[in-house]
Amino acid sequence: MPLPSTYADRNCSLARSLEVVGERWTFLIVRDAFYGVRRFGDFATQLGIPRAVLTGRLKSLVQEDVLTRDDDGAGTVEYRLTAKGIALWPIVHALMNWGDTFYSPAGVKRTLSHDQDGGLLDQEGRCQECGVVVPVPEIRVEPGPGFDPTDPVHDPVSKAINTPRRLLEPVMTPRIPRADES
Amino acid sequence: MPLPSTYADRNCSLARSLEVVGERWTFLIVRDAFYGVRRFGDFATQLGIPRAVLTGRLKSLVQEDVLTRDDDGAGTVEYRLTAKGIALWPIVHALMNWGDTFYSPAGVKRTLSHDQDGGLLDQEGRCQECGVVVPVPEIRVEPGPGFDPTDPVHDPVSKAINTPRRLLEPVMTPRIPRADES
DNA sequence: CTGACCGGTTCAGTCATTGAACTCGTCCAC
DNA sequence: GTGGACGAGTTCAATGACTGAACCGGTCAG
Repeated sequence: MPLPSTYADRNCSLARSLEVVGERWTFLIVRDAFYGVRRFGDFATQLGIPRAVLTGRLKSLVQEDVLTRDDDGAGTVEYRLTAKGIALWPIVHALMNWGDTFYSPAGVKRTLSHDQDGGLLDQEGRCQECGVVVPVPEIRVEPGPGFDPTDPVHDPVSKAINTPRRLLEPVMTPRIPRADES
Repeated sequence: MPLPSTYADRNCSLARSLEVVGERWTFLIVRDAFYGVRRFGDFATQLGIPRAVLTGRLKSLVQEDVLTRDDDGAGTVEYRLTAKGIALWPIVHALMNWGDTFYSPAGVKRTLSHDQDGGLLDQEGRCQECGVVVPVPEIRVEPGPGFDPTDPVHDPVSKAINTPRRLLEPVMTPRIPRADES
């Protein structure tokens, strides 16, 4: 139940990966985490995912050490990516590329660039200015030419993640200021 | 029904990709296609997927132009990757890398190399000998140090794809020789 | 004390998945 | 041309997962 019933393919790393992140919704949760979403309610409203399902997914992601769960004891909880979770970035990036290539005639929906020098990222995640594989916290996201602004976006969380920002930077949270942010 | 109920996220290429390839089993089917599996029965036995589900998945993959369906009129059918399907390779590669990194203490389960010069592929799919991003048909797969040979593999299809080979090379098929193979 | 906010649970209805058995057409050997 | 083997699906009952909406309990500000 925590993981999907096994794919029974001991010798395939792909199957092993899918057991952890291959369920419906899971990748969307991880994507939101890259975009700086950290709170239960923010995931729920931004994704429109049933809360019961979200509970289950977050639980198994924490159990698999993809996310950590910080409970401040005052009723607020923060989920954030671990190193293992951040290592999922190439997969997320590749999925976004494929979607942009084949389903975004008007151009990419979000551009990724190197925050340090503004260079655009190529398909392999390399900065076209300085040639480096850009570390996740240095990646800047902003709406690209294929972005559809007529999309009726009501919730403040969606607004926040559609604003130019660096990955992993937390979306503004009314409460819980926390000192340990970069 | 053909696609999973929409993620209702018009502005995310990742969501769009997942609507096509994000369902349970779909990535495993695509992986097998890269390994040269082409026939309905071979997918079914190799993956242990219920045949009814396989039917549905193949149908939507064909509909989305990820696979083509060749019916020779003599009762044999071949599914094979289109260019759009082959473009999924970076995703498949990234998923395998992540699985190998975090769930394969004994080493990678399958090594990927450049068939031309034997150079190993790095995380970005580049040949470490000649520095080129290796095109899919030139990629050679073979069991790596993390491969578990004690795995009871009975069916000939699994045996075939665990033998050193190039991607997309069809697994031996008793019938349907076809002339247009490389 | 009260009302707003937050994380999370409960529950009935619906939908997808499973696994096993079955259909139907082609081919091959006799 | 008939029987058997094979291949690609279909059918169906049982089970499991997902959905959506309502609900619960704790914390905090006024």
